[in-house]
Amino acid sequence: VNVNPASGPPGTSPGGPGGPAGGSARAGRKRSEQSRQAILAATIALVGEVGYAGLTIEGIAARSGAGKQTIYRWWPGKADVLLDALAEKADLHVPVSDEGSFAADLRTFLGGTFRLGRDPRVTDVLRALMAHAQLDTDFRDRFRASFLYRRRDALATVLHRAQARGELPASLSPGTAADIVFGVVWYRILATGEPLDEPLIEELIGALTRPA
Amino acid sequence: VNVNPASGPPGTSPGGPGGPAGGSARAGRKRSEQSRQAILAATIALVGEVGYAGLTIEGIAARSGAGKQTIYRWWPGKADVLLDALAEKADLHVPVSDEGSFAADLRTFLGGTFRLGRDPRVTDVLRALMAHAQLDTDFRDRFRASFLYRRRDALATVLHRAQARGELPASLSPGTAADIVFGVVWYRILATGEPLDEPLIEELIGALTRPA
Amino acid sequence: VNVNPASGPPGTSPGGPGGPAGGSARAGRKRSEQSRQAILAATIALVGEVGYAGLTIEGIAARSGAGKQTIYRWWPGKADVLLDALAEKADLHVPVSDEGSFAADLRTFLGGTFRLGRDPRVTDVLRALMAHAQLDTDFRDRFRASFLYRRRDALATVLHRAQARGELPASLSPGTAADIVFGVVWYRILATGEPLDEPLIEELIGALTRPA
Amino acid sequence: VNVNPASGPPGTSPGGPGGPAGGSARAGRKRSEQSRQAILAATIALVGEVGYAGLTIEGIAARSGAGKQTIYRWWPGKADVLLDALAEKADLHVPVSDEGSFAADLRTFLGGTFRLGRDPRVTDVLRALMAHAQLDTDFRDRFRASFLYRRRDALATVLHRAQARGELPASLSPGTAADIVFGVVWYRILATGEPLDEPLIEELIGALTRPA
DNA sequence: TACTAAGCGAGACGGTACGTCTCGTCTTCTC
DNA sequence: GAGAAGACGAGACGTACCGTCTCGCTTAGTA
Repeated sequence: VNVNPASGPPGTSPGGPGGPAGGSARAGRKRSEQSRQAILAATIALVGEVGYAGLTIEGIAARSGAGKQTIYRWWPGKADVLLDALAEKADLHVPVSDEGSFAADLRTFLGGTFRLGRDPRVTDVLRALMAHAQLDTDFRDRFRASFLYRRRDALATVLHRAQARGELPASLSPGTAADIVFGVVWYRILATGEPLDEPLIEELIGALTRPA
Repeated sequence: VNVNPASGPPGTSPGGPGGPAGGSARAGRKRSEQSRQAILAATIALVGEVGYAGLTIEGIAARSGAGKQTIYRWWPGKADVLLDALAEKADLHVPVSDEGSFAADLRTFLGGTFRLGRDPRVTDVLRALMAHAQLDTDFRDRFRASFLYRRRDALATVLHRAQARGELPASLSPGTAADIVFGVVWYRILATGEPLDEPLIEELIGALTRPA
Repeated sequence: VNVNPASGPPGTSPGGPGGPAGGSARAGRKRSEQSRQAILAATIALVGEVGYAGLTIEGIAARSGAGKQTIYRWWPGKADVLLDALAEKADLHVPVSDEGSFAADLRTFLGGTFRLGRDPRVTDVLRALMAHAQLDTDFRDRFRASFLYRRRDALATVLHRAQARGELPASLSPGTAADIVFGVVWYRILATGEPLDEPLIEELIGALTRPA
Repeated sequence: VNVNPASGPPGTSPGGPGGPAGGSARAGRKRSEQSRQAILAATIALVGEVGYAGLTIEGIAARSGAGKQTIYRWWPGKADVLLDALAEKADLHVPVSDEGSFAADLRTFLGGTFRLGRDPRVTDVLRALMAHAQLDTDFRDRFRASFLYRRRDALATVLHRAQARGELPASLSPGTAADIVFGVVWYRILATGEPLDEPLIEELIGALTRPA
């Protein structure tokens, strides 16, 4: 999401602590971390109150006490603000540990994933971001890179380990297995609204595991 | 989509051909089929030129030569116009025939589905409609009823037949099997942009069929 | 000021009551005279409260209950609204009657002119409009045509009559005489703020009249 | 214009060239004459390119290479910068010499005045400054003191000499005579755009001189 | 043959948010 | 401490659409 190199929290700025050495002198006032936090907090609060469709840059500016220009300076639009705000707030990281078997690994991964997927505050935002990604090509790439593919990479670790162990059905590539996992999750969130519950975990494990 | 009872083509209006008998006198000018066609055609043309995000009711009215009121009289918003236009133009029907085995039935179903899913003009519209369904609760219900569940019902026929024959893995319910099929399709369309190709068909058949 | 042909009050619309005969069909909702009046009234009220510099289209819209678009549809900017509002409110017409002698005619004309020029609500607006005319070439032409030259034409009647009677100094052309009259008036309004009082009238008459 | 005591060129700063001696310690970097010149030059250049309405402090800062703060530190607004820039560039001084008769004095004064008034680069700026003086009370006073009344004082010298010689019509006070002269000049510049030519000089002399 | 009730193209209306612009202030770092 | 750089809160700009509301007309029944 960090469209601008200085979008992240302090300490992540490029160039390192070596100072303003080099041709690109760094003059002028620094970005206000206080404003950034206020904007992200206001965004989370507002999206919970009025929903994504009712979320506006003007509203975020008013609520956060920031000027509109400050928002436009650092984010291209409300979807990017929301993506940053979501990353700031919810810990979207799902740790991948080696539990000894593919079934166990997958159960752990899906458990963590479903837990997030059951929180309406999270899924409401994710549905809105996925929707916006369909309407805005540029955002689509940012959303993929900063969220979709990050989750997919986590699962890929598990799947490749399973493949190495021979626990994946021979006819099933890791890529397609990932498509099935995320496909079902997103399809339930976006299309049917069916819950992400325990039985589904076992059904997915059954479908993706090589029969003994 | 036909929110308004008179939304369909002539001949589908309620009351039947028996005439205006009864208490509800039907006077006044009839709906212009010509306008309806012009609006749907303009919508298809415009969405191809400017995309869904750039599609506006004002633009449709201007292009079609209709008044804005005429559009608002028969559709709640641009998504519904587009849904009607898509149904009018593309034949979204995927026939379900009994090919003798689940694998063959599924292969046929997926073949028809993927064929549509490879047409960018169709998928662009579907992505937009799915996106809009995330932002508009009322439209979500209409989209489900008139498109999503209709396709799902078709697959359900195949799946229940497979279950009756014992061709579905014991641990896999027909509902979840449908989630996997549509999940993968929509996930590739919405999230990764990966193509819906022949290998995927075989992988899905492999994952959903009881091992011999 | 009436940039748009339909800008004036009802009854002045072109084409006459003969109906929509001819190529230029007049379809659509008619301009709301009520909105027009509300906008002009709000403009007068606001300019009295916050001054011309503080006058904004947004403020006029908010005060009048009109949409901004409605204002922009009929006027190019706040100066034109104000010019219309001034014409609507203050009777800027100075009648020119034949009093028998140039001195008497001029005394009457200046009496009427000075009376308006002593009203701060009028001069404040005129100063602002003259100022805006210096910054906006298009407005300058409209201001000249709808105000400056209209007043000048009135005085020209008096001056030409005087010239015909031989009451104007031989070396003084009517045009320059008008420049002197309006020049002094505007100079006092714009530059020095000196009052437009009775002694000035007599001094001007003395300077513009052929000595006996 | 020199609102700030240090606004003038070097050497005019208070405290004198004696240095920072005395109780009021004057520490720190001195004002950069280079910046001042760059700002005034950029202002003249910009106003010629984009006009006064398009002139902005930001634009001046960008063009001159100065920071915005530096401009705001020394001038209250763009009008004051422009007033300084005009004084720096154009020699606005009209010398007043005793030619022996009021007619000759006036002819000399008007000749010099009209010469400046025929230069569009000068009149464009003067029109803008006069316009701004109508919108900004504080600037109005500065404009009067540093330009309008300075020119008026010069003419007053001529007029009082004429009055002492008895060359002014008895009914005409020197003040009103000045109003007529400057009124016509400004009126032509601001309102009609008519040129300031030789015939006008003679007409004014005729109107302001006591008939023989 | 009227009368009456929609539907129609046109377009003005009150709203609202957009993204941009400039203001005048403030912080940061360099000279 | 002046100066260049540039982020900041503020708020108006003019535009784009929204969905609603007249308008004057056409088009069908109903009488």
